[in-house]
Amino acid sequence: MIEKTYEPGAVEGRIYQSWLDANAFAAGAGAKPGAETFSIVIPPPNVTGSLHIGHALNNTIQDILIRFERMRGKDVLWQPGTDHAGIATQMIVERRLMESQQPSRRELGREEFLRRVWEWKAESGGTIMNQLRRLGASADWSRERFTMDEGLSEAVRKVFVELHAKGLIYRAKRLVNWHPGLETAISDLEVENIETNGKMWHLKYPVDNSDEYVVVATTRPETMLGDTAVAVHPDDERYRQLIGQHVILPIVGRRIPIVGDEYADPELGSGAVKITPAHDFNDFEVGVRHDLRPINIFTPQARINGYAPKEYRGLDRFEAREKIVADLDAMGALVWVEEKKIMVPYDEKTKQVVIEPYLTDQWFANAEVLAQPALKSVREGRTVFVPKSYENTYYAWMENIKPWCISRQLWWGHQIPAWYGPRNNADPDFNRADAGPKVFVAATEAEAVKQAMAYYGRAVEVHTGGLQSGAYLKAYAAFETTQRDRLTPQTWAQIKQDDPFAELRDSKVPLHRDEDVLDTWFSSALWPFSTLGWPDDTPELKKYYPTDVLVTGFDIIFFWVARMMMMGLEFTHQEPFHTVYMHALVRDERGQKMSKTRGNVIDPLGLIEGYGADATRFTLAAMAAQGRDLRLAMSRVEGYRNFVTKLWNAARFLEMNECRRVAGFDPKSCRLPVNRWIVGATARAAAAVTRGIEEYKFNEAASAAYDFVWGTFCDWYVELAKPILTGDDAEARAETQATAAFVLDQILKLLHPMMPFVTEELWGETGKAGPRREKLLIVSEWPDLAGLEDAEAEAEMGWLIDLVSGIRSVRTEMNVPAAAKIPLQIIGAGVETGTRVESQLAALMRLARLGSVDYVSDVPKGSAQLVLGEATFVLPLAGIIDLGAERARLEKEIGKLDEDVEKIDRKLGNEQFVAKAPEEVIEEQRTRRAEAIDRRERIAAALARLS
RNA sequence: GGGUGUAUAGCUCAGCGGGAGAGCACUACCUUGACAUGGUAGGGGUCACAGGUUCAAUCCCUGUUACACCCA
Repeated sequence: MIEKTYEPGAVEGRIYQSWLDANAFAAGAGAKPGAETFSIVIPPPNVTGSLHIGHALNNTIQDILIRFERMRGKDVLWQPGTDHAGIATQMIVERRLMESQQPSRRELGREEFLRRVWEWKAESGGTIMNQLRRLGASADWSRERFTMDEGLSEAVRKVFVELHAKGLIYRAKRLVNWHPGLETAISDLEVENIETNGKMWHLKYPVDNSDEYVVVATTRPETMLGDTAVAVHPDDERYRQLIGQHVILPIVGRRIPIVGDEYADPELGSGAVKITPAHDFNDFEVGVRHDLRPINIFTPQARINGYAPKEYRGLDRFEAREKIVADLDAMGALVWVEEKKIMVPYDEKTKQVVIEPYLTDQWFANAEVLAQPALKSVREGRTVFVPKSYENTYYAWMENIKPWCISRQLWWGHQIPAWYGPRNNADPDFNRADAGPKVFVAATEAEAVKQAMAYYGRAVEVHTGGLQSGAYLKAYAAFETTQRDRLTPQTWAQIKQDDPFAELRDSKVPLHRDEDVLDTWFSSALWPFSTLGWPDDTPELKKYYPTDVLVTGFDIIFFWVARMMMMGLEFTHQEPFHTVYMHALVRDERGQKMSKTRGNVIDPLGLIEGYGADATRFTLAAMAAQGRDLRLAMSRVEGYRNFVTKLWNAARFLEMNECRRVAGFDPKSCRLPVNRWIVGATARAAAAVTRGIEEYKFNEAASAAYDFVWGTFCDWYVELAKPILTGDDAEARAETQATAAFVLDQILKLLHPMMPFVTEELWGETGKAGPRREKLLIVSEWPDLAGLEDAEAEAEMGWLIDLVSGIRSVRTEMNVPAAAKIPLQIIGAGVETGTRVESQLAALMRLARLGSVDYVSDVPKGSAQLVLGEATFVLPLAGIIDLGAERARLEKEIGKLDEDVEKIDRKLGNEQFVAKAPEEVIEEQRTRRAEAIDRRERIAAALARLS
């Protein structure tokens, strides 16, 4: 017995377990022998994250595709896993340490801190995967991967080493986006420029040996401590004669040149700009062009460092700004302050910390080279984006791609496989101050040691965890710090003079591993093949790579999609996927981005609890129209919850009426028009749902299923079947019972990808009667019903529906009580109408609530009349109906028909139209005109009969 | 500043070169043996604005306005 109400909370867990027990998610489950493969890799969520509505949408779509293809018999793999999410995870654990008043990260030290992170991962890393299970995700959990798994780490090291060997990864001292809170470099993409009310300070810089001064304008006066020049436009008449002269930097007293550079915009500010190469990206370029040495005035925490005058040292950059402005003002160097909207770079995550351009040694990937094949793939259509417009976004970014800073000054992540040692005296770069230490890049420490031994010609020793001990390390410590940019040319000169390595001759050469880790996206970029076992040539890799579709949000098109393309092509020479389906952002009802601070976050787990996973999934699918953000309205969720209920009750009705599946039932064998019709309609719905999913138009698939199930099956078929099911014709009843059961089976299949739980539950319930079910719904076959359409039955049922709707409409308009059974008289019926009335009599009487049906030749006065086909249907309601209202109703319809005819006549009267429009369009218009005129005549006749 | 997208019923959104659609909300009626999380009927729209292309434009093109997003 199907329970009276469907309770998702009670059913979902049990159904999910039954899938697990049946091993239905395993790669290849339910596949036909030799089947085509279909694989998707999950965009790995942050391991410590929890499910938000974006994940819910993303994974619902993937699960729909996976379940659909699995049912179509393909050999399916949905590869799940999580990402270690370097910065985010490290921050969470640090915050937890702080909140529980434990020692800080630095106090714990690297090893202990990492142990804590792994602990936290073990504790909470399963959360999001479990939440995906609640959603119904049918991923192959036995193959779950984590970006820091040993295998994936091996892939990362191999990629790093090989790209380094090819010169596509290199170390360089560059300005990077520096996060002073986290004390790490971050990528351009993690910076968000936010318009802020700022100020432009106009400062006077006195010209050396002159009474003149130059006014420079800056939004960041504190950086003047690091100024190394003033730039003016070479064509600017006001300043041209000053180029080559010097100014004396106020406060600092440094004598810096005035250079001519086109970067200075004569229109902007005073036309002269201060140049601070160490603290501004544009200034850095100017510095390169004019050979200006950058002067870094900040510590990694963005406090003023030792290169600035004493009284500023240790000040935070914003405190320093105030003090400098005040001091400049006091000495008369502040000309005026302008209020101005300025773009301030914030960290994209918290939008709290101002990002600092900062000069450091970092590892970079040559993205420009890697991007070329990735661009070509999309240009040549080997990978397509859906919607296609995202290809332009991809091109725009890839064509102007910048070097990718891949190192992060964090602890949680893939430690960079590079070992540093002192430069050998024989090294040609030994005397180059900017050469830095000798680097050995290798996949393993043993390999690095081997390389180092070959370089030094003697034994080496690897030191980890910093270099705090050992006498000989004193000297080496200087090298260690080079990667932190603490080494000044002066100290370097001193070190060389001291020849610290002299005392090391008889000892082992110390090697020290790079302390930094790789950008999280470096390992994510390998995800489609690293999860399948690469670099080993595993059977999974052979079988499931390249994957089919990548389902993701457009916000990570640069972070992730582009980089997977680059790495996939570089290392497997294949596109990692042939299609990239980009879904939109989920917003709230008012179109606002969901955010914790706005307090408008819709928790998908809350939706699942409140409405069930199926309603939640169906809502997301129904709203996932391509290329448009989706605003999640709760009323929609509620509506689809009702849809689940509707389906449930329809199944209950069938069960109560003993609509059992019949072994070997052939839908083609149906005799009754109503059954032939519903079978055909099912076939059309199946085709529409199939097409919708195939074309990634999930909203179309959802609405096709919804309309069919509710609008056709429940609203009409079930109602039409009622008189048959309770009637005396045993044969008709049996056929209808079997057909209804068959159609419900198809419905369950069609809805399954979108609503897996309730459909599987009903599949089980309906399996209790009739022939034994061989399989769970999840691995059953997708409907292929082509060829079941029946035009004749469709016409007949269409006619019946029109007639019933027409009568109901008249009843309501004439205020006939709903319970009243009224007589129907038919006038002018031909053979077709006669046959149809006979065939559909029971249904007609029941649905239109008729007491009798007769053929007549005269119409009683005061009747309501309805024109359908060649016949007119009369409701003799003299005394009940309002004649005036009925006249108005008929006149209104005539008016509308007249309008239509007039419109069509205008068209047909247009020579151009007749000459140029396609024949079928003209023919259609003619048919419509004839029909309208015919109908108008009958209604006019009815009107005449009225009184 | 450059780019992309969106403007259709009160709301949330489909759709589309040839007869304006759904859900919700609203109105009226209905506890009709699956379902009131329901049924029946109904009201409601110059398809943002201005041009253009076309026999024909809500749909294609151009511009304007508004909003959203991306990049600098």
